[in-house]
This record gives sequence, C-alpha cells and structure tokens, in this order.
Amino acid sequence: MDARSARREPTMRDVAALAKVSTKTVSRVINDLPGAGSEVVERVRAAARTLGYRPNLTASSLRRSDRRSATIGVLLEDLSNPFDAALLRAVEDRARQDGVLVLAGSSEDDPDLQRELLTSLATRRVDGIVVMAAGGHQDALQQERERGTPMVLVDRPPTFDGTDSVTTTNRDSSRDAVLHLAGLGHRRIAFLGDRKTLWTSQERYTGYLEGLAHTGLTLREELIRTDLHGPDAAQTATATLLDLAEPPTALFTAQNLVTVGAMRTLRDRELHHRTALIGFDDFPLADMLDPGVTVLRQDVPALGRRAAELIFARIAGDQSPPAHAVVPATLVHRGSGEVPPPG
Amino acid sequence: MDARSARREPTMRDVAALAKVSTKTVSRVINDLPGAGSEVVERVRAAARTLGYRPNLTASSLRRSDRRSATIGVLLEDLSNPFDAALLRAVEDRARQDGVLVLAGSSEDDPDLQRELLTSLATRRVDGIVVMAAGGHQDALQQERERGTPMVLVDRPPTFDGTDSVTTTNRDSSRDAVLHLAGLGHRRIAFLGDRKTLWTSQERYTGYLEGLAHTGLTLREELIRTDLHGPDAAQTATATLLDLAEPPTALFTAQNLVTVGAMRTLRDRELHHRTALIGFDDFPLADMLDPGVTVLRQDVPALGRRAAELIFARIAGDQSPPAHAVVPATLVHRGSGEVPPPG
DNA sequence: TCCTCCAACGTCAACGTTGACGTAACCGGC
DNA sequence: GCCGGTTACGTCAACGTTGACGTTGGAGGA
Repeated sequence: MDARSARREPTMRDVAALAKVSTKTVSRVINDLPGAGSEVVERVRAAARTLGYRPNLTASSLRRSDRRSATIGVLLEDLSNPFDAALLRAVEDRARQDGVLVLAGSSEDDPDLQRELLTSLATRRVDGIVVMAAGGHQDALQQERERGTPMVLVDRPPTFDGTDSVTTTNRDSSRDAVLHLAGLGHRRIAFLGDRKTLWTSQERYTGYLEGLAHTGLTLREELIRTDLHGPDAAQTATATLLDLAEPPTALFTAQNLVTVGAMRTLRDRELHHRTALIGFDDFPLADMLDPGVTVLRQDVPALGRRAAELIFARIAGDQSPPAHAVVPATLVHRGSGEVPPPG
Repeated sequence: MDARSARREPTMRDVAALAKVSTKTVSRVINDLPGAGSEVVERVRAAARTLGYRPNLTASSLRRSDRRSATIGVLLEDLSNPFDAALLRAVEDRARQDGVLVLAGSSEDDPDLQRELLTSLATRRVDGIVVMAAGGHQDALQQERERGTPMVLVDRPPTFDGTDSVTTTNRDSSRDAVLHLAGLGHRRIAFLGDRKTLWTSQERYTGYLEGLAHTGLTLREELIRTDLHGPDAAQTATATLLDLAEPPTALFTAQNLVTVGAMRTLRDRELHHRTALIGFDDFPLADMLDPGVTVLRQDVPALGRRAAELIFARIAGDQSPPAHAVVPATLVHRGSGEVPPPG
C-alpha cells in the first residue's frame, strides 16, 4: 500500500540469484529461447513466480537489436469525438493481436500541438504512428516520416510522398448524395461545410460541385456556406439560407455537427418535413428522429482496421510502394434525404 | 523513406562528439541542469539541432533515480463508447500538462483481458494507472496495487482497501429521478437495468428502491427488468412491461443503451407522449427527440479530471489516506420525464 | 602568496536486459 | 580413445542515459 518507492521491482538478477543460474539463462527462459534444460526452466519459472518478477520492457527494448517498444502512437483530432474514438478502438483491436499497446493523443487539429505530441512519441521510440493529420502544413509529419518512422495517415492523405494513407470516398459519396437529391427533383441544393482548411471538407465540396455538374445544375454561390465551426455556426448559417428570397429545397451538410445544427434550425422553423437533408457521417439515434436522417455512413472500423494493418505491415518491414486505401461510405436512406421538393 | 533501420537515431554520444564535450555535459544541457557555461550550451544545442538529436526517454527512465516513464495507463471498458472516450480525453488533457502520455486499452469488461492489459502496462513501467474496473473479481487490480503502483478507479469503486476512486452519485441521483416521477403522480414506475454484475447498475437499482421507499410506493417485482444487454434486450423488455395488465406509467432506464431501447418501443407503440421516461446518462441529440429525453447527466469531464488529479497527486508522492471522490449527476428536464400519469 | 571555494567541466559505473562469444560436458561414430 | 558436433550453460560488454564523484582553473579573501 505504500508508495511505489517502498518495494523495488524484482529484476532478472534477483530471479537468477534465487534460481542459482546466470541472468542470461533467466533471459532465455523468459523469452522462451532454446538453450535451457527443462529442469532449469522449471527452477527459473518458480523463482520468477515467487518473486513476482515481470520483465522490464524498456530495458529490453533498449538492448534488443530490433529496438521494438511494442508500442505505437495514435494521434487523432479529439479522442472524445465518437468518430475518433471508433478509429482508436479499431486500431487498438488490431494492435492487441501483436501484443502492442497504443499511446493515444488529441492534436486538436493544431499543427503545433501535433508536432509536440509527435516528438513526445518519438522520445518514447514508438514502433509506428497512425495519425489524423492536422490541417495546415504537414512539415512535422514529413520530417518524422523522413527519419524513417513508419507512419500511416487516416481520414486525410499526406501532402508529401512516400507515406501510406487510408481515407473515405469523400468526393464520390458527396457527389452521390447530390445526385440522389437532384434525382428527386431538387434544383436548389445548399452546401454547408466545415472548416475549409480540412481536406475532407474540400473533397466533399468538390463532390458537391461534381454532383451539380453531372446533373446540369448551376452553382449558386449564395447556397454555399463554409467554415462552419460546430453546430451553432451551422444553425445560424442554415437560418440565413432559409431567409433567402429563393431558399434551398435541400441541404447537404458535409459534417456531423453541421448536420445537427442544420436540423435544429429546420426543426425550429418546422421545415424538417419540407426541406430535404443529407448529412455526411452517421450519428447515434439518427434513425430515431422524425424524419430519420439520411446520411453518408463512413465505415469507421474498416478505416481503423486498414490503417492498423498497414502500419503493422510497415513495422514488420514491408517495403512495397506507398498504399492509399480508400474505404467506401454508403448512403443510408432514412427519410430526410427523400423529402421531395415542394410544388 | 527507407525502413527505420536505414538511419540510426543520433545519441548523446554523437552530439557530444560534434560539440566536443562529454556526454554528461550534453545531458546537462538537454535537461537544463546547471554546470554548463553559456558558450558550451550554445554549442551543444547547435550540435543537437544539426544532428536532429532527440533524447531517448526509455534509456533515460531506465537510468534515472525516480524511474519515471512519463506515461500512465488508462484502462476502460470500451474506448469507442462515448462515455469512455470522454473520460479518456479528460485524463489526457490533464496528463498533457505534465508532459505525460497515455497508454489506452479496452478491457471489454473482462477480468482476464484486464489482467493482461495490466501486465502489459506493468512491463512498460507506467507511472500510474486509471482504471474502470471490470465486473467480477478485482484480484488483478488489487495485486497490482499492492505492488505499489499508483492507481485510481473511475466510475466503479474498488472492492479492496487503500485505493482512490471517483464515481458518480448513482444511487442518490436515481432516487431523485424516482422522486421526480412520483411527484408528478406516477405510482407504477418501472426499472430497466443493465447487467446486474455492474456496480453502477446495482447502485442505480438501490437508488430506485430508496425512491420508492421515500414516497411510500410499494415495490412491484413485475415492474423490474434487469440484465438488459444493449438496446435490443431493452426494447423487448419494454414491450413485455407495456403488455402487463397494469402497465407502468413511467420508466426509469438505468443506462444509456437501455434508454434508447425503451424509447424505440414507446415510439413503436406511440406511447412516447403518454409514458414518462427518465434515463441515466445523457446522450447526443437527446434534446432533439420528441419529446426531449429527460436524463440524469453525469459530468464525465469532471469524472476524468478528478481521476487524473488523483493519480498525478499519488505519482507526485501524495501519501494521504485513500480518497473516494463523488461527482454529482444532475437531472436535466427535457419533457419525457415530465409526462404526467394518465387520468 | 597561499588557501579556499565554486563553477564548469569530465570520468566512471550503473539502470535491466540481451547479443556475441566462450566453455565444459556429453553424445555418437569410427 | 579421439574427434567433431551439439547442448547447456556462463561471461562480458553494450544499448543510451544519468548519479556520484573527480578534476581543473580562476576568483576572491586573509
């Protein structure tokens, strides 16, 4: 019960002394290496058990030739965000298979903070890093990569060469959403997007444009709202859209919280059954609302799994050219995206 | 771009050679210790910069007298669960202040898996552990604690002595919810609970009983449903309740997913405006539903912050008697809990 | 002038472990 | 009985860093 200083952790030397062998032999037994007789193995095991010996991985990885720390870093934007949390969990599940533990951090989408976390991981000599790149420059990531650290980018691709990535079909799926709305007869489809610096936002906007172009709709600048930071901004932006002389009949909200904000305004104005809405990113209870919210659902576990597979392949020494995996998002029809235009 | 084996990480020796000083002096400069002249400091800094030197924390912590790894472990039930994710994030935020990184793991509420993760953390010599104890025995936790590892339990208290904990007012808040419902005139208040092995479930059930007792309502066994594992079980359980000859007029759902399941059934039967509902644990969009869902909201960030404060105090050597912090949950009125009994 | 003291360095060993290599004992074969 | 090979150990040094403890030179005081 005392402070940890009270008891000293037993070392191989202690075990060796008790088992009356050399530390090297203890090492062999602990690591299941050949070169120890069965009787000695038993003696060492017994000694380790009675002392409560547990190997010191930091010492081990310092000395080992492969230098593995059996630890990887996962740098996301915000661990409390359900999207990020699901990603982390998927990576963790894969890591566990290899007995690897995960150091997790939130970059807050701040390149400086990300750089700090990156060096923090580096000083701990992690075997690899899975990272959701913060907006703005990726200098720190590139530098880390050029030092040879295995790295995989998730959700957003690298702006430099030679690094694996796993992303969602942001552009194609956004286009599909617009096509779906246009197919119902909507002609004035608004776009509400997140911070423009985010790659995903840009892609989804591009997809929106492609959707318009494919259906021969003209782009109306007044129907575009970007840089919406959180639900409140989205809520007021939606209000300004609905106040237009010719308001949109359908909304494409390119991010989770933006969708929520837009929904609030529609609901306040009792337009939720008369204005179509498709959101990017699924969220819990989207089906319980009235109408159910039609969304583009990302396969987050697949995203994480893929990223984990890639990083572990690189750690294992895979030298193949950089992979850029793309995981499809699917349109989930729940009602809000199926509201027809008035008239 | 090659494998990491290509380039060797520069060490203090390399920096020392370039700056023409001893490694010890480099150590002094890196750690901002006195005993290095300003000119030498500059030379060493320059050398470190040109070589891209970064200290090796594993070697450092192996050698240092305090043995700090500047890393703590956080073992939760499921990192992808929003509750757990918010907890992790709160701990991370506090940890960052001390330059400490967080090793995160999901125990799946499985004591064996938790034990494995625990030894994984132990071999990495983490400075402390924040853990959401898995149901069943806490032997592994107790053993780890008895070895002297600083430890704080969150959300569920220890079944052994001498360890800090942070929990929510499960019992009192549950009682308040029942009192609130009874105050509106409800006489048949059902209880729907999670796995009975969970301490939180038991507490919430006890609070329910206290609530009944305080208002002179008699306990009706047929209104109790426990061991509901996820929304589906809750959904069917709610159906059986509503099929009773004398169905409940109010539901107290003691967990997140149970609340969701109950809501689905109420909605299916179009009883959501006629049956009162209070749930334990808030969830996103609870206010967007119709009616808004009245919940007992736990202050998850406070829970995490408190746990982090406790663990860092212990790591810093705090020897005061075990603390058992309790964070209040608050009743958030949104409508579903304010539905009066029929008649 | 000499001695003390301190700042600014350096030397050495050790943290717990493992790679490289040494060695003694034993086995089978001729 | 000797030789080559193998098995089961042990010895030693090193991984990168820092604590303990030197050493040096110069400032300052008596």
